[in-house]
Amino acid sequence: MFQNTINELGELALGSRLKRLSDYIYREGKEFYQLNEINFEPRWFPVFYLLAKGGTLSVVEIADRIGVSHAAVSQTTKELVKYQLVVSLDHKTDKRKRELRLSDQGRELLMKMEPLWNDIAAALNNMIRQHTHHLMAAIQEVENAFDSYGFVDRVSKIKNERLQREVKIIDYKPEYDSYFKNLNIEWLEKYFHVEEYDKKVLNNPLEHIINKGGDILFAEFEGEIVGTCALLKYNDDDYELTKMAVTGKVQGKQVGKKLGLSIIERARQMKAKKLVLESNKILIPALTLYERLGFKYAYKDFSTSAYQRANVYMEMAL
Amino acid sequence: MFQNTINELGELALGSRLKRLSDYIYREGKEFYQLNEINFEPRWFPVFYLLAKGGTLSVVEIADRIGVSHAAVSQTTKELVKYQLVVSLDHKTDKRKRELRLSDQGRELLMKMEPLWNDIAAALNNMIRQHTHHLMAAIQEVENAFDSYGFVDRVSKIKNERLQREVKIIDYKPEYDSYFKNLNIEWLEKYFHVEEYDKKVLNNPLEHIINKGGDILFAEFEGEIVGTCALLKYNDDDYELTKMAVTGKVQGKQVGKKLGLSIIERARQMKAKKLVLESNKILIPALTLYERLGFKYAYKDFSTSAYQRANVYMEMAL
DNA sequence: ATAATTTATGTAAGTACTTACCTATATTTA
DNA sequence: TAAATATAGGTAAGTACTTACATAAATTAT
Repeated sequence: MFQNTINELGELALGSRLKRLSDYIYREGKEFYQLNEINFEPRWFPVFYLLAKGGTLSVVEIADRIGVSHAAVSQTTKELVKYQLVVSLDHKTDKRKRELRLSDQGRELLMKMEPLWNDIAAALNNMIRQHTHHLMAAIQEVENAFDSYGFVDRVSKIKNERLQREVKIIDYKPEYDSYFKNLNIEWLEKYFHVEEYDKKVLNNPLEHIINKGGDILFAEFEGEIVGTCALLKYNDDDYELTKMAVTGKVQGKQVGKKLGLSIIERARQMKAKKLVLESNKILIPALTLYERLGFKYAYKDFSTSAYQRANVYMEMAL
Repeated sequence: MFQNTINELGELALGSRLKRLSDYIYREGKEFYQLNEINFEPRWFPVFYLLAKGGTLSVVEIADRIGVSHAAVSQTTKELVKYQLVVSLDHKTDKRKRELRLSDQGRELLMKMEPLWNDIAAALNNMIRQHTHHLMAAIQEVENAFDSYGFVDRVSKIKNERLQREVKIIDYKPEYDSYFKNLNIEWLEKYFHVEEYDKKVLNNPLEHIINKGGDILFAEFEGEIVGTCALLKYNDDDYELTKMAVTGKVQGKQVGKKLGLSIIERARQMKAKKLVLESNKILIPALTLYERLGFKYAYKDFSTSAYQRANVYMEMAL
């Protein structure tokens, strides 16, 4: 009955599991009453019990005490009155209120049920007590926890913490110019050297890229700019992916991939038809990324290239 | 929200409490999806998750795996198909079956939801882990326990054990004559002595009580006769409560009270109008019981009494 | 090969709650 | 004292399941 893969989902299926267990207990409870020839619905229990112990109560008082909506109590008491287990009298002074209490018939039924309730409580208590994890105590703790700090708040907090840990792609702002320059110089100096054309672009990206109809994106992680990538406009159809740089400090965060996907998306938004790039054979990880992004190797006469280090040419149709 | 008197009911209100917690989680789950602008109902989760992981499944396969009825899965998948998150294809060979799997739209939604699911699982896990009683483990244990030995069986067993421990009132049978005699002689010899009239009645209760329109009841405890009480008929209206005797071996089981209540009930059934008894001032506990049962002290001329030991007379109207 | 049974699925109605909306009073505020 | 607000309670419809019953197709027994 309860042995199946929903259990593997753990906390995720907590709601479904609680419902399944609750439904089971209601069903079996009903069967137990029937077996003992008692005309009583398990759903009546909280209201009936409260009236048995608490004397006279109003609808809202009951609802507050058992932690359900007044509508639920209204419906339950309607049934209890119909089956003559509860009597409902108008409040003496407050005409909105009703005074609910057990009828003589209700008291009679109570006498018959009380020993059975003791049996139910004993059986469940026996079972729960034997286990290493106490269900009643666990429910109490979880209820208390949710009372002080709700489900949505808890999950939202975790989500926001995750987003903090995640790489965000953000738009170009002139104040990021120094990051654009330094991130690119970092890797250029590691593998090659900074060419004159690089210097020109890196020193004034606004003039050489943005104002020419291109764009620049940055990757932010934990409040710091950790990567960048630019889109250089050739003409309305053709753009170059260029100046992609990620600091060596972040590893395994897929920063390059996210920048690449974002810049391609940006190119599409700009109605680009074709995206090209130039690179170098020794930059194996970069070339692998370009392939994954959808770029294909193509031929080019590198004598016309803006970069001396270029010996690989790739393009992709958008 | 969760702080109220339902908690005091303990195991008895377990079903209601599980439902309340389950409802809360569904509501909050729904709110979290909405907050993240995701069109997804918490009730879809188990089916959707299974299809996300398990590829292609039929309605019954899903129902078995998540432990709900096939009807529930049928309804859920209908909705999922309606919202185009799942595609349903006829089985190639078995014309009864449907093959369900995520649609492209479903896969797309899955990508958006997976990180949120991780957040939910992490938040709940965080919360539960901090407590001394682990809710998930407790649920698992209770489910396992119910799987091997159902709720109704457990409670019925406890109930039967209680009934075994309880005093039962049973009707007269001639084979109980020796108990009737010995139980009465036991107490008569302790406080007084056995009178001639006692001997006559105790040696032949069938003739002197039953056949004269009276009755005798016995109390049984753990398979043994531990008490008795008789109803002697004077005339159609008047009866005497007599020969009440309880063995000293049973204490605190309310045997006398149960016998008394039963014999009064029996007298009512026989359309008696008045019940009388004779006793002795030194039998304080007995007199207290008679008062509790509703007998009132009255005057009598004891020179006409059948018993030498009688110096107290009581009666009650029925 | 036919009949009986089992399996796969769907639909309708029931259950134990909810939310949303309504009216009728009572209480507080201006 | 009138207007605004709060409280008490009801009804309708929704939710996430259930059971009961239905049909159609597949499998097993005779």
